[in-house]
Amino acid sequence: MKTIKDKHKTYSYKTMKSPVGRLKLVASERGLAAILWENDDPKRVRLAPLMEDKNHPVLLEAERQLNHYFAGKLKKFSLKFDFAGTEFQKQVWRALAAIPFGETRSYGEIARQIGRPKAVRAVGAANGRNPISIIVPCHRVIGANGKLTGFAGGLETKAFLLKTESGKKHLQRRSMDAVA
Amino acid sequence: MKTIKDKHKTYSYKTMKSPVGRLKLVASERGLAAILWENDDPKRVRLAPLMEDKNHPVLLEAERQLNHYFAGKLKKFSLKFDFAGTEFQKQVWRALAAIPFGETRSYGEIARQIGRPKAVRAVGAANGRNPISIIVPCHRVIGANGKLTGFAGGLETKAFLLKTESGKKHLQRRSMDAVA
DNA sequence: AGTTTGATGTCCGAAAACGGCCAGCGTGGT
DNA sequence: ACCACGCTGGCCGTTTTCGGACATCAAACT
Repeated sequence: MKTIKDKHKTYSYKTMKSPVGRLKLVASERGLAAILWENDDPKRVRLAPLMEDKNHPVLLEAERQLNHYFAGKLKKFSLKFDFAGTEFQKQVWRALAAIPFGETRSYGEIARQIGRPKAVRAVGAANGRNPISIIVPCHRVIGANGKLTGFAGGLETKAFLLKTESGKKHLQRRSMDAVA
Repeated sequence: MKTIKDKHKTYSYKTMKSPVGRLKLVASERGLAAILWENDDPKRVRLAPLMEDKNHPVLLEAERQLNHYFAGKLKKFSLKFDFAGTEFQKQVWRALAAIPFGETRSYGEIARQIGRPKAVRAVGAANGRNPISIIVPCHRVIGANGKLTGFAGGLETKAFLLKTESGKKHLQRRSMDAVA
C-alpha cells in the first residue's frame, strides 16, 4: 500500500532534440531541476509530479543555452539550479558545476575539493545521481587513471561530450583512448 | 547526514489555551492539518516547515469551534481537513470523524467499518497517528472491553474528554470505570 | 478466568549491500 | 630498473532490507 504523495512541489518539463538524443528538461519556479536522458533509469533521479510546460522561462533559456553549447558557441552555462538532494550531494554537484569546459577531474580530486578526501566512492555515487546532465558536467569526471567509468547517458555519450570539448588540457586524450 | 528537506508544503500555526492544556493548531491553505498537544511526541505527527500565523482563517475558525466545544455548546465540528497520510490512515481518520459526540467505538468496529476487519492493530496504529486531536475524535475509540488504551494527550485527558461528553450511550460508563 | 496466537499497516532503527574509487602491492614482461 | 596490469582492501554516503513494536481482539487453548 503506502500511497503517500508527498513531494508537494510540482515541476514543469519540456523535451528537446540534441546530438546526444532527446533530452527532458525539468524546472521548478526556483530554477532548473533536471536534465534527463530519454531512457534514463527512472530511479536514478526521482522527481514527483511533472507537468508539461513548453513555455516555462527557465526551460526555454536552458534549451537556448544547450543549443549554443552543442553548436560549439557556449562554454559556460549561466542558469539558476534547484537541486533536490542531500547536503553532501549538493556539495558534489556544486563542485562539478565549477569544472571548466574542456577540463576533467578525477573522483578523488572532487572528494578532496569538498573536504572529504576519503569519500571517493561516495563522490562517485553522488555523481551518478547528478540530476542535471550536461549542464552540470558530471561527464568531466573520470577515473584517476583516466578511464571513463560510468555515465547515465552511456559511455559513448560521455566520450562524445568530452571529445566535443576536447583540444584542451589534462587527461583528455588518454581518456579518449581508454574508452576506444 | 541525510539532510533533505522535502516536504515543500508549508503550514501555518497558532496556539491556544484549553481545558486540556495548550494546543497547537496547524493548517494549510487546504484546511486544518493538525492539532497537537503541548508535549506531543514530535515524531507522532510530522509536519514540515511551520510558520506562525495568528490570523489564518482556518485556524481562527477552528479555535472558535474548539472554544464552543469546551464550553459544551458545540457537538459537531464543521471544518475542512487537509490530511497527510497513507490511504489507509485517511480511511481510518475519516471513520473517526464520523463518530458522533458522546458515543464510542472499539478499534475492531472501526476496522470492520472500513472493510478491513482484520486490520485491528493497524487501526490502533493509525489512531495513534491521528493528526487532528479532539476534532477528529480519536478519544472516542476504546478497547472492545471498554478499557482506555492509549492517547497522545495522556489517558487522563482521554478520560476527561469522554467524561465531558458523557451522559450518552454505548460503553461510556464502563470505560470510565475501567480507567479508574 | 487467564494465556497464547495470528492477522495488519506503518514506522523506526540497525545492519547490510551497493556503487561511475583508488592507493598499495605483487607479478611478469621487457 | 621500469612499466603495465590486476588484485585487494579500505573508504564513505545512500539505499534497501529486515526485524520489531505498536492505542487490538476473537478464538482456541490450559
